[in-house]
Amino acid sequence: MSEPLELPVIQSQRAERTDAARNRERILGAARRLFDERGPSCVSMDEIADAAGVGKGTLFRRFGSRAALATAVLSENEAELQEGFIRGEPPLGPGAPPRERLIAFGCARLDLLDAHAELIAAGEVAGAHLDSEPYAASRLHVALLLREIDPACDAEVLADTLMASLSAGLFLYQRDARQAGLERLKGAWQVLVEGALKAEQVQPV
Amino acid sequence: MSEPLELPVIQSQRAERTDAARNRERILGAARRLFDERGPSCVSMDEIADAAGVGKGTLFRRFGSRAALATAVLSENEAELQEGFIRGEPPLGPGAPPRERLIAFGCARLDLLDAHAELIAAGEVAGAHLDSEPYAASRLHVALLLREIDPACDAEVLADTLMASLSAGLFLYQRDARQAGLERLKGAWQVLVEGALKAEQVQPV
DNA sequence: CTACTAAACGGACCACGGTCCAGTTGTCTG
DNA sequence: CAGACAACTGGACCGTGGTCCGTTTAGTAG
Repeated sequence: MSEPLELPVIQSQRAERTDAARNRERILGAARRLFDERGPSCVSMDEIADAAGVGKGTLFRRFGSRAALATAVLSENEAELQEGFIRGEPPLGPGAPPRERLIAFGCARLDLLDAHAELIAAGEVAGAHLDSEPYAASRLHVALLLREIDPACDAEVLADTLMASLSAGLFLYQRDARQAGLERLKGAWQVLVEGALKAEQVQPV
Repeated sequence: MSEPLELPVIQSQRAERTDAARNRERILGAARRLFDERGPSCVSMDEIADAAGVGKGTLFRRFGSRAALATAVLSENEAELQEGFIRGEPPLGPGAPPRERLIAFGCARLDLLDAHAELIAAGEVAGAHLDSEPYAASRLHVALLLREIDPACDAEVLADTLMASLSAGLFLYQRDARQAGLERLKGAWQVLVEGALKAEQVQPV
């Protein structure tokens, strides 16, 4: 029974060691720079580890997977969007009618995709992003707005369903293979949201 | 049972060599069996090649990628769905109003996902499915129905956008992580389609 | 300062998807 | 039947994402 009786309940985790923190910053910096210079699909994890002056094991210990690293690199931009719909000006932020806020949310997300689609797509491998913190925040926001529009609707499922049309994989395809510009995509989102929950329900099939 | 096509279009390519045809069948058979026995994510391409009694090079020469092989294994089921909405009974087939056909299409697709989600997901890696023949057929079908509902709408983009909510990755997540049953998903699809193009348009933002 | 321990480290290692190419084989032509 | 050639073949090979584990080090207690 060499167990110390500290009961460190409050301090859930021990603080990050200083060398660990330093390496985390190095990795994020190197990844951001390389992704930006050559595009995410042309940078391997080995290269990032080398550029950061860190072993591969360290890289994966910190971030777990390539997709998670991409998400972490993007977290700054995601946080900005999040800030916008939580505390920003209407119509994105509080104050506007929920339907307008929902449209504004989609447009903001599409702007983010327009700027960082490849990187966001790198985080969408095998549905990994669906478990990420930024996705959860967006989904919650969308679900709350939907519930505000119609308290009786299945907001949870509808939120995921709507968010699927804002995925980076789809965006890249529509932009590159189908030559659809940002404005058309925003238009489609608007049509979708304008209609959702507006029609009288029919019997389930 | 892929019966020989009666009209060999223009015979643009030399006919498939008999040994090549035999190997193709062997590969498809082995892949179908292994995927079915252990789940697609637990079967490597090496194993499929071995089980088919074929070299790895042959496997990739035939099918190009793991995603394409998964799609090929599914082609029979996809063709069935396709047959259903082209020549089947209403409301899926011709005869019903376009909106009802669209709802029926989504439900049929969700039934297909319910039966083969893992396999379909294996074909959705890196947006590969968006270039596949079955996807193109479905997208065309959806776009035609949308145009029928509203000739002025942006049917192309809306079709891709709507189809995104029927992706296998999303289905698996909603089913496994969110515990959403088939009926709820069908309900969300219905809400989406009921509303689309019904609301009066507002000014683009 | 020394002793101790949990955490962090890094690079060898692994399995996988995918490529390459030298050799083989089916098919067509004369 | 022989000769020629395109198509097919298989397995060695490669780079990648991800894991493992023996070693090092930051932080702490005495």
